[in-house]
Amino acid sequence: MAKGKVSKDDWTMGALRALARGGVAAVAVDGLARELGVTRGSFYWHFENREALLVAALETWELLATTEVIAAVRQLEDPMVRARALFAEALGSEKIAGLEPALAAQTSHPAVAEVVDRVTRARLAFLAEILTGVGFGPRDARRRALAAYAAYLGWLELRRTAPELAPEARPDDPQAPAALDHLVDMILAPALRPDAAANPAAV
Amino acid sequence: MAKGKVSKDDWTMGALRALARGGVAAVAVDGLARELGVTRGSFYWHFENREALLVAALETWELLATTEVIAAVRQLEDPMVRARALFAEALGSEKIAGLEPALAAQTSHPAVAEVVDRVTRARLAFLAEILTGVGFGPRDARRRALAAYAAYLGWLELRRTAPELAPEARPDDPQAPAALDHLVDMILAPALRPDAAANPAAV
DNA sequence: GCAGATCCATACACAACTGTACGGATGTTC
DNA sequence: GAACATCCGTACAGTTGTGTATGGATCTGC
Repeated sequence: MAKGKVSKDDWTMGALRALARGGVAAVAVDGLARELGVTRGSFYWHFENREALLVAALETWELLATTEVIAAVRQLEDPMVRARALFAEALGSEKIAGLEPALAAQTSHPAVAEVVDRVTRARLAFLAEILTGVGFGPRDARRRALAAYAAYLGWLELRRTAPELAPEARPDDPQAPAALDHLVDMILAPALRPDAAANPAAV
Repeated sequence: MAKGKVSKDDWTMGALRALARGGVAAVAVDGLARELGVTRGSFYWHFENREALLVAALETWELLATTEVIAAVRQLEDPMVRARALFAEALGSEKIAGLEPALAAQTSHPAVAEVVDRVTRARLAFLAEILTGVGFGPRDARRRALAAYAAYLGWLELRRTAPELAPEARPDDPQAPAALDHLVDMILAPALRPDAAANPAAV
């Protein structure tokens, strides 16, 4: 904004911030232009229309928050190291606060619904893959992946709506690392104690 | 809509449906009027303005989804019966699908933020109260209440965005009652096995 | 069968946003 | 330094939504 041009990425990042703040309706060309210090002339040079900006923003989110994370974790060898790395990354600081809950709540828009569905499937499949690697059977891995992902989603929501009520959920809290270890231990419990693996808890 | 008048409640219920669909921005007088088969003349007789409708809808939600539920469960005697009744009610069929995630994602609006904060506090306090009644110490009760509530929020979100991926989460699924029992057992585990209560799992 | 209350339609002013057309400014290349 | 590409401002038309003013329709009590 200082030394000159406004790039296409500036617009998509602004769109993601707007999405987090007020959903699809908040992705307004006028508002973003004011925020970026330019007029709509800039926007219509970079994008076809408002819908194109929304799609570009969703693609960026899918790439940064899912595709690249999975690719990075997949490079690790040990399944247990993978699990801890994934949870640490997922529960780390959000680049844009509140974006995930906002997108999940906007699935009445077809483009959002499509991307959210893809992301959900990819994450659940990868989680189940990790749990399988740790030693769970396919059905248990799937069930635990579901439970863990639901807990993750609720955790994100809770630390946004009531951060002072859930201090352990904040990545800057001194108890955060211990809480993370504890969480991983809970999810992987039967795998850590092979004697109990015969009767892993469902749901 | 058939035999005559459109009541004030019709407007607030329409507002809640709109909130679930598209957030605060979707609470539009024009759109709701079309949906109800009247013109805006009806609206401005019942309400001062758009903001008043939003506030009324939020109050209705707080009452139906939190205040009355807590009051009903509080009338039960046995703490364990209370716990199961609360979870059954919370995970039962939603009156308006997707309303909770939508409101949680719209806390950039002051009125929404205030109500969501009140509801979150009330629910967590009541959950901790129940867990205390079951036998947990204050700190453990609070931690478990947080974890259980986070799981609940994520569960709601997941069954909205990907219902076919989480069949057990749907109240009409044949596995639902068993899954509910299993969930309650997990949350109350140390209370059900007093020998393990000395070292309850945190987070 | 009239008076008042209740409920809603119509019409208007105003604001915000989208999309298009076009022109100006700044840099780049040969 | 001329031609060209890049990037953005300005002006205009069209749409959608809010809020207000006002009158009409229907019911209710007496």
